[in-house]
Order: sequence, then C-alpha cells, then structure tokens
Amino acid sequence: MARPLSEDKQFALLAAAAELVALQGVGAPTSQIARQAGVAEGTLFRYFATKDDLLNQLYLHLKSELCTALTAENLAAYSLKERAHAVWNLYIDWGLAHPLAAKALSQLHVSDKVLPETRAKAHAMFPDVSEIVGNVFAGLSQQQSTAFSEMLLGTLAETTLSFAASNPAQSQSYKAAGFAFLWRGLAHD
Amino acid sequence: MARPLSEDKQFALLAAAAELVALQGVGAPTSQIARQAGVAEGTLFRYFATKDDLLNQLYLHLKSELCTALTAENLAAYSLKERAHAVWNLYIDWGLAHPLAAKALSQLHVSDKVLPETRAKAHAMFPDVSEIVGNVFAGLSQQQSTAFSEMLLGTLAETTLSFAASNPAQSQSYKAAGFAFLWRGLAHD
Amino acid sequence: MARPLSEDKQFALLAAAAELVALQGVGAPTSQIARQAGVAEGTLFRYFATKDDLLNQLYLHLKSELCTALTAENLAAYSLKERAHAVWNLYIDWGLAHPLAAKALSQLHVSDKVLPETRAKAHAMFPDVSEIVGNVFAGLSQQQSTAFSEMLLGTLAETTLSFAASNPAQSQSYKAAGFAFLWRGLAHD
Amino acid sequence: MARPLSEDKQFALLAAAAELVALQGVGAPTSQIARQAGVAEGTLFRYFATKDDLLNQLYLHLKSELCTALTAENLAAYSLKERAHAVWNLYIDWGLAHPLAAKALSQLHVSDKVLPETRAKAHAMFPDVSEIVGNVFAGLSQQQSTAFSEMLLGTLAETTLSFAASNPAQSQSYKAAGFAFLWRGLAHD
DNA sequence: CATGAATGAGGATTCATTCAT
DNA sequence: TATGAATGAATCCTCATTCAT
Repeated sequence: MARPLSEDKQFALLAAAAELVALQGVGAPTSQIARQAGVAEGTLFRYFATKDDLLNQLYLHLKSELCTALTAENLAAYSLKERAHAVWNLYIDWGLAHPLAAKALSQLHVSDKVLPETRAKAHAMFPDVSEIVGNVFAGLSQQQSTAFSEMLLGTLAETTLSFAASNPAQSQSYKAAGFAFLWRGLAHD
Repeated sequence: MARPLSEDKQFALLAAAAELVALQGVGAPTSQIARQAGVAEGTLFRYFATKDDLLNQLYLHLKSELCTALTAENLAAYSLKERAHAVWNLYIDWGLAHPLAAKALSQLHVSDKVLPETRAKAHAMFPDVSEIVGNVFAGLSQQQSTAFSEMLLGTLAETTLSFAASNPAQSQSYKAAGFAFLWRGLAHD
Repeated sequence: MARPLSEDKQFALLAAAAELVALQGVGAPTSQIARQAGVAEGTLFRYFATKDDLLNQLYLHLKSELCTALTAENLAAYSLKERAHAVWNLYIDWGLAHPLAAKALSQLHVSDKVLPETRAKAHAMFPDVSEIVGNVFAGLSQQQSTAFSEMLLGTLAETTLSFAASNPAQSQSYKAAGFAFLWRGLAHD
Repeated sequence: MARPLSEDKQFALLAAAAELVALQGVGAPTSQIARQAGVAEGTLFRYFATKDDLLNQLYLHLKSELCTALTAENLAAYSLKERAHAVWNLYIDWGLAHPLAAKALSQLHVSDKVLPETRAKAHAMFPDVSEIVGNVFAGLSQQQSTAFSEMLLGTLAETTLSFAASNPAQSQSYKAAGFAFLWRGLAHD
C-alpha cells in the first residue's frame, strides 16, 4: 500500500474548518480551509467527498470532543444536582477553553447543511440526561418533555457560554447564574 | 418633499427578503429576492445600498413588527406575572402566525451580517423588561444581569416557538411549558 | 426596459462556440468561447443556461443554417434525380464554404450532450426526403427504410465533405463521386 | 528478457478503457478505468505513459480485434461479391457480438486524441480491399478512389451496425440492406 | 513493480453590483 | 427612477499525473 490517508491531515482539515467556520460561518471557502490546513485544495476532497460532507463530519467531530469533555469525570457518587452542576461547569469550561470550537458548533447548529441523520448520530453520542432534566411538562409526553428540556438546556448553555466568553472577568458568575436559572427552570427541589 | 422611492416596493422587497431568508438563509440571492418582490434586479439596490444593508434593515423591520405585536394590549392593570405571561403568549402567537418572519429572524439572529449597531437599535425599540426579568444574579451588575436575563428570555422563546411550530397539536402545551420554565428560572415568588 | 438581450451577442457566442467546438470538440471551455465571442464569461450564462444548453442550441442553429442553404433554390421544375443532385451539391458546397460549421456539426452529431429531443427538432426542420431516398429495403418497414436511408445519406455526405475539404483541388470530383455512389446505392433507375 | 509488466493487467486496462470509453466517451476518467481494471490509479501510468497513449493503444487494440474477426475465414475460393458479402457480415456480426468494443471504436474514430500515425498503423493492419472497392471514380486517382471508397465502406458499416444494434429484431435486415446499398454504390456489375 | 495519496491547474456555474438605456 | 444586461471574481469540484512508501 502506498501512503495511507493521513490522520494528521484529516485532523488538520477538521481543525482548519472549525476555525474558519467559527470566524466566517459555513460559507467559509474550501480553498481557505485547505490552505489553513496546509494541504492542496484537491486534497480536501480526498478526505471529504463534498463540502457538505466536511461540515457534517466537523459537526460530529466537535460534538464528540464536547462529549468527551463532559464525561471526563466519574460522578456516580454525587447527588443529582451535584452531577448536573458538574456537567454544566464542564460544558462552559470546555467552551471557554475552546472558543473557536464552541463558536463553530453554534454555527453548525443553525445550518441546514448539517443533516438530520448527523444530528441524530451526534445526539446518540451523549449519555442519557432524562434523569437530570426530570419533570414532565403538562400536556406533553415523556418523550416530548425530555426533548424539549434537552433543547432548552442546550440553548441555555450556549447563551451562557457566549456571555461568559465575552466577559472573561465575569465568566464564573455567568456560569453560576446560568446553572441557577436552569435548575430552577427544571423545577427540581 | 415626499420620499421619492415607492414605499410599496421597499415593503415588497422586505417581505420577499423575509420569505427567502427564512427558507434559504442569508445566502438567498438578491436576484431571487427582487423577482419575488416583483421588481427588477437592479431596483433592489436603489432601495438598499448593499445586500448587507438589506439584511440589516430586514432585521429592524421584523423586530419592529414583533415589537408592535407585543405591545398591542394595554396590560397596566394586571399583575407582574400576568403581564409577563401575556407578553410571552403574544410572542409565541406572533411566531405561530408569521412562521416565515420568525424563521427569518432566527436566521438573522445568528448571522454576522447583522451589525452590532443594528442589534442595539432593535433592542432600543423594545420596552423595558427589567421589571419582568427581575432578580440580580450573584456576582453580576444590575445591567449585566438584565442583559443576560433578556437574552435567556429571547432564546427560550425562540426554542419554544420552534417546538410549538413543529408540533401544531401540542403548540399550546409548549407555550405553557416554556413560560413555566422561564418564570421559575427567573426565581419570581 | 434596460438594454435588451443582444442578438449580436447571442450570435457571436454561437459563432465562437461553433469555431471552438470544431477545433477542440465539445470539451471546449466556456471561458474560451466567451473570450472568443468578446464577452465576459458570466455573460455566456445569461444567453445559455448551461453549457449543454449552448451545445444543443448550437446544434439547432447550425442545422438550421444548413437547412436554409439546402432550400435556397426552387427545384420544383426538375426531375427527381436533378433535384437530389442539386441538394447534394448545395450540401457539399455549404460545407466547403463553412468548414468550421460543418466540422462543429459532425462533432455534435456524435456527442451525447445533444439530446434526442434536440435531434428530433432538427430533423423536423428538414423537408421530407422520403421521395428521394425512395426504395424500401427488404425486411424493413417503410419508416425504418426511410430513417435508415436518410442516415446513410447523411453519413455519406459528411464523409464526402471531409474528403472534399481536405483536397480542395479534387473537391468537385469527390462531390460527384459521392453523389454517384449514393444514387446507385439507392437503386434509382 | 521477458516483458516485466503483466500482460494481464495491460489487457484488463484496455478492456476497462473500451467499456468506459464506449459508455462515457474519451472523457472517461483514468481513475475509473483503473478501478474497473482492478488496478491502482497510478498503475495505469506504468502501462501507458499518458491517457492519450492509452487511447491510441486502445484504438489499435480494437482495430486489431476487428481485423482478426474479419480474416477468420478463408474465402479464397469464393467470388468477389461473395467474399465482400462475407466480410461485411463478419463486420456487422462482430459489432453485434461486441457492442461495447464497436461503440468505443466509433468514439475513438471521431476523437482528435487518436493521432494520424495511429490511424495509419491501424489501416495497415487490414488486408488490401482495393479489389473489393473496385472502380475508380472519375477525376480521382486510383489511390484517392480507393481511400475514399474504403472510408465510405467504413462509415456505411458503422451506420448499419448502429441501426442493427438498436433494433435487434431487424438486425439481419439492416445487415442485408446495408450490403445491398454498398454493393450497388460501388457499381459492381 | 504496485500502490494510492497528493497535487493544483482548470472547469462550469453563481452572484452582488454597476451602468447604459 | 426603473430596468435588466453585463461583469468577473469567487466557489465547489474534477482529474491527469507524480512520487513517497
């Protein structure tokens, strides 16, 4: 076999895509992504069949990195609220540590280039949070309530993150405020 | 001296832009927007200097329509919570009644084509909600708390609206659930 | 109305396309065709939706020019053979007078970019030659015989033309030889 | 010293090229040809210096296969017409038996990628048919007449073959009709 | 010798904007 | 003022060919 497809290059392309998507949105040109990754434009298309494919894989890649960050600690010994709070903090901290990744993710979140299948795959990566989100809203099925709560959790975290990232001096306060809001909203205790 | 350019055409262009931005995102071609508005391609640029200008004006236009909807009723006589709930319902109902406008707005919300000045202008249109959002979060100034709460309110409403619009049969339940979540999160009573 | 779509430019594009298709085949780049026509590359796509569309329209255009050449004279007064011979000569003479057009036509003839509908439309432009092609071949229906004979006539003319064009000194001899071959082949008299 | 490159692979590449050129024209990508042949992309270029070289060798290869088919039988004992008819039938039958080869050949026939030298080499493979094509056309030298007649023979056969292949039920009738046309055209007896 | 990853020039097409009419 | 033809830079993607493994 000749040279194998380099994981380094694939990673470099994803990293370059994350950065440029964060800064320019999903309209970032493939030519710039390739240049930023240090490869020829044609090379990008050996790793990703189309630009849309790249965007979908980037979404999975970033979600998977986020997922890894969230499951870093073993929280089994803690109370529900403590676990929830720990995961919330891990999320915000991940976003603060990787602002471009977080920004790229929020761009992809609202892009119709990311297919429903991809979103489903990404969703499946995350551990079950139905315990955390808890209550069933009146008039909604268990499933509908959970999906709705999960989405609220996600958008709350994204908003909190953007405030925390914009005001580094207050980031810890926004982080705490966001969790307080969430936890009350979910009507625990 | 009266405005020399037809207000009808300006309005038609904004309406066309709203529809196409809702369906295709901010990448919707100006040529299609012009055609949908029933004017020539070049005419669009007599009403809006650039495409970015059109997008910014569209943002203001939609925000202003939303604002009008929210201030339709005189709520002075009601309690704080009743007023808040009424405004929440007016928001969701406006979104359900004008799904394309709401969708366009959420596209513009995340677009970097909409300038900070435009966002500030739009924000200034809305009445003060500091009373409604209430509490000050620990570690944040009054101003920071209010800005944060307002943003949480906005994203909550947007998320609620998207669920309500996708499940018309449950739209009332989502609307109620969203408000319940918000009100608890804001820690009133 | 602003400037109308210029017939001159459309014609220039078709002429440029004919020349470049003749010299380089249907793979001739649109950028070169536009340059040769003296217009910007984008302009080509205002006159022809796609390159394939251009090729199909070019086919019709050239066939129509050929058709015009063949029907220039009123031959009603002549015998069948005289009429056939006159048309044959008009064909070869047209090809000798417009070698690039003839060459382009033979490239398009074998290209799968030219759709069956286009071929049908072009075929319909030509006057009925069933009288000229005459006989029915054993085992074939009238319709099959005619289609077959017409095609033989066409390829014979194309071949004759290419020999005549390559040997200008003998062009009249090839022209006569080709007709002699055809007329005997068709088993008239 | 034996040839170092595998004849199997060379043959597989030619066969793959024939099929893809038949179906897609000379624009068929080398990568697809290689894949179809079961070898790596780069391997193709160890057997053929360039794509054009491959196309020229393919032309020779197919012409040689055709030539073999035409000289399969010993026809010395038959009359001129019988021999001519037999060869004609062998041609058409070969084309019906190997439709992709025949289609590829007609694509190559009109392609300017096949060099004059290649065409000359291919022509030299075929036995002399000057006896069969017979007559000298008025105004043309013996050599010119023969070349012209040979070309007419070739294009007639190609046209006949395409009709026969498209209408399998009538293929024998087209085959006979084509020969009748040719024989009369050549003005024998 | 075989492989297939890497390359980058080139191709068709789109689109915001200008300007002649 | 309204029009829409004209523009050409920019975009995504293809592909013949090279060369490291």
